[in-house]
Amino acid sequence: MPELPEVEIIKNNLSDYLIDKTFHSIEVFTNKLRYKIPHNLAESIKNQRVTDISRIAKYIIVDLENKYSLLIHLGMTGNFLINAQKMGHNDNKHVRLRFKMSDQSEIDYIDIRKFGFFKLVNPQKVEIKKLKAELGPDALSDEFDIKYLQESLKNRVTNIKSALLNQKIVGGIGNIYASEALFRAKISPMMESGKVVKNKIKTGDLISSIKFILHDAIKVGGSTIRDHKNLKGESGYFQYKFNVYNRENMICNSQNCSAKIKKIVQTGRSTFYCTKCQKMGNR
DNA sequence: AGCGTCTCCTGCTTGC
DNA sequence: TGCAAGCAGGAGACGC
Repeated sequence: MPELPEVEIIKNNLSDYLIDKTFHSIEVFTNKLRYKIPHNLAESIKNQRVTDISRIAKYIIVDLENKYSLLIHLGMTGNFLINAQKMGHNDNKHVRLRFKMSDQSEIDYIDIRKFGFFKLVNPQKVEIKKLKAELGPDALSDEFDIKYLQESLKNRVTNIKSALLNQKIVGGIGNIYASEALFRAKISPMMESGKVVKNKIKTGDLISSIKFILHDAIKVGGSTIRDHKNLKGESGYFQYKFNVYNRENMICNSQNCSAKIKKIVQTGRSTFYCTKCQKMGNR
């Protein structure tokens, strides 16, 4: 589910809903997600007001008045739902955590595959500093520009699609938007990263395509493949705008192109592209 | 250091 | 219809 656009939407929803509210208690239905739920999670957030919520790549950070923070990653299927029970969503099977606020409202953390995680970050913010140091610049930040990408990819031999998924190179891009951005930039996913960035125009096209696709997806509420919903349980619409993702053997959407979209596997992940529009060579 | 493979977990889809 | 295999939006550990 969640790549940068979906995480951004969830972060914005959480901000609207949670900032200035106060945690009361937590119900833990699963003691282990990707990592064990911190044993002191409940006591650390109890009676704490939420002061800010932010996003780094695909991570969400909830800041508390006592200067502790929650570092949240949604994995593949993580999501939040506000007042699910009151709204009549009675499918409790995949609710892993339930946060109860002092105003009686509730936020459920739902995660079918349990790949998401919650970490408690102390006031020194060690984990967050470490994360920032390890991750590449956010795909939507100004720091992610031609100069940066040329420098970070110039000696890379791995294919450009896999490089875009590497969060140390650029933060926030996942499997869907990597394929979609490469289609928009008319770059073959199989092209060697170093060769792509030799060409400044191509590098610029790639960066602007990534930013365009991500902004466009945020605008329409993200992609709903299986279960991405916003906090009110509403679906996104970007899946209807896919040009290549999940379109194997369908005709390319480009004007004057009648080629079929092809699916291949790169470093264990599926990649979709148009064999005619996305070329290996220089343009 | 960089790269590819495997793994965590559960559910849905596909093919026999 | 039943069942097993294959696949899924992420990232980290491991081996080379």
